[in-house]
Amino acid sequence: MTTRRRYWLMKSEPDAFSIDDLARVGTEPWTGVRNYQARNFMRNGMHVGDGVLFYHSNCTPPGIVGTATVATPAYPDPTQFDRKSHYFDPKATQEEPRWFNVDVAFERKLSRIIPLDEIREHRDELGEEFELIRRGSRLSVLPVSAAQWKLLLSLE
DNA sequence: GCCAACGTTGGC
DNA sequence: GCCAACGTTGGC
Repeated sequence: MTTRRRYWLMKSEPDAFSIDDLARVGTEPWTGVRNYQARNFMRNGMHVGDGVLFYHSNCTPPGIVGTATVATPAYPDPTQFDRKSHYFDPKATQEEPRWFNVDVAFERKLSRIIPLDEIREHRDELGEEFELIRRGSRLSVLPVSAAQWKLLLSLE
């Protein structure tokens, strides 16, 4: 049985890790996600080869800046066990890890940023339920439909 | 199980 | 830097 390729959007603050950083390193473990919904998307939804829209948040302007692919299945985020890490979680154990991450591989940098305010102009086509532009939504990992993927990249 | 307090996210 | 929106924690 084959599963159709899925699509995702992943946010990163460029001050911490930008699309240029990903281009440089090639592949990056997407550690540090500490939100259950985002974790569940990575752990339960992602498969190797899925498409990722790389989004810059908390910057001017915020928007989609590149594409990547899911490079590994989800595995326990090692930073949850590291006492020295900012992401250390004292309630996580090796037997029962709380947090998971995938590795993300650089695909390409867009020729221009697709800014959030421009994405909002297409709310009608993207749908009310699109998490990126839902009021108050702060999800850092979210699903994108094939139609949304196509539309968003057509804006480039 | 409720909910106040607190911490975080992320646009502006 | 501000702050609205949201998620989590922990006392009760």
